[in-house]
Amino acid sequence: MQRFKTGEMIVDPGTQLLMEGAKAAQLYTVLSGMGIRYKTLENGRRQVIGFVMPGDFVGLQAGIMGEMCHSVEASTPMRLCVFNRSRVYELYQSQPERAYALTYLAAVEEHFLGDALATVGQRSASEKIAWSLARFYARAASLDLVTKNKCPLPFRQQDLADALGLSLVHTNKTLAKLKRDGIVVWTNGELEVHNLAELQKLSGIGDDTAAPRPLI
Amino acid sequence: MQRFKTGEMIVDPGTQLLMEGAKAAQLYTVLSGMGIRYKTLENGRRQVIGFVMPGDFVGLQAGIMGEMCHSVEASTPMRLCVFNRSRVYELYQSQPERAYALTYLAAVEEHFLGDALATVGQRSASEKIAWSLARFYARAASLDLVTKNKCPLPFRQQDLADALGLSLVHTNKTLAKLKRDGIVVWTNGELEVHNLAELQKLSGIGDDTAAPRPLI
DNA sequence: CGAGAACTTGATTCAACTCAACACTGGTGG
DNA sequence: CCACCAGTGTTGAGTTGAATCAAGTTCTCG
Repeated sequence: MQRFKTGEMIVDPGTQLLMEGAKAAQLYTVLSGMGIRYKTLENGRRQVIGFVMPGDFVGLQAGIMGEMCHSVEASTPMRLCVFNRSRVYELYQSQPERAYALTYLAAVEEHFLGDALATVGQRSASEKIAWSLARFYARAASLDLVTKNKCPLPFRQQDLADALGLSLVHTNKTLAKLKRDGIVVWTNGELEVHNLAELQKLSGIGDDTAAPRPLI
Repeated sequence: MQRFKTGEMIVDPGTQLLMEGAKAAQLYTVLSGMGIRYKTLENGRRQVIGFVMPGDFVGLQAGIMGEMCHSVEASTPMRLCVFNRSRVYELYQSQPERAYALTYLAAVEEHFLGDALATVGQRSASEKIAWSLARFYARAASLDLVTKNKCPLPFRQQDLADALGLSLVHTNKTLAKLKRDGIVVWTNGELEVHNLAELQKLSGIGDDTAAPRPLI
């Protein structure tokens, strides 16, 4: 694996790691920090596709298809492991298990996107918010980022709104309601879960801990 | 490739090819006919994830992850080429180009899901409908299914509504409006495009013909 | 000819949106 | 040191796009 690594990179919050439509992109594994994947539409609106967490592989689309179809932006400082895109094909020749793991990652991503689509398409605002928080919390837990029912959640309300297809105002009001009801509190980039059972019930998620992903 | 093929299969409309959660699924390539991929939520609602067309590969998730996270149902009679799931890993060992093509397919699927998510999350009802019809029309064109601005569209309005997160009634009314405005007509399982430019403008899609997919 | 599916259409309701302030924070420069 | 500003979060009032409810109409098929 070391042969493919070309270096490490550190970026500040707000940095665009990858740009929609960019051809000559890099591939990264996230070592620390978080970010968001998003698309920008012609009408100027933004759809957040997902949140990027440590261990995630970023830029696979560019590596395989030659072009990104979404952008990735850092929300916190991030440390990244950089790979050489041109070597991806080589990997298929020489390391079938790793190639298989790559496809596995793509399949998991697809699975997750399907869930997101179902949520955005079929659920109400409070269910959407509960779903995304529960989802994030479960992934944070599997990364050992949870202490005493708390985990970091370094995004803006606008990011969550854009992920769920809600307006910022309505997102804010719905979060306020979840807080009033003693379910979750999200302040200063930190999420605190007070009633996990209720949160999961609202979100329609079982308590299946997010399955560990193979690390590339 | 022939070594992986285990046979052909013909199914009637309404048949479930693959079931959400099923472990021991098959893999198929669609030779003819169409179907839909969908998820069912706890609350009973349904999200259509996408439409299955000839040439599509179906069941990759089960092949890679061991379990489907959505179901696939035939909308027309379908003819399928059946593969043996257990051979997938073997393919990674012996045929790197084909393995690469598989990952490519997964990446394309992911791309498409991202687009769908953006549409469902950010666009208005008429934009959503225009988008899905334009999208379908472009894919049909790339499969040579379009003659004189017409192509088959063998789904129910309910399917489209469930794909876009709209109610059946509103979908129907929006389709009626597109017809009144002389843009598209969809009757008897056939789609006729009267004003492609306007349709694409509404949908926010360029006229990029869907890129050909590698065939497995 | 009756029954079930799919499709239409009109009336009414409501969840979520927009608009419009205002509050809090951290950073910058005079 | 303080005034100002830009980014983010909060709250209320009024509006609206899409949902729901409630009938019909085809159409097919046994």
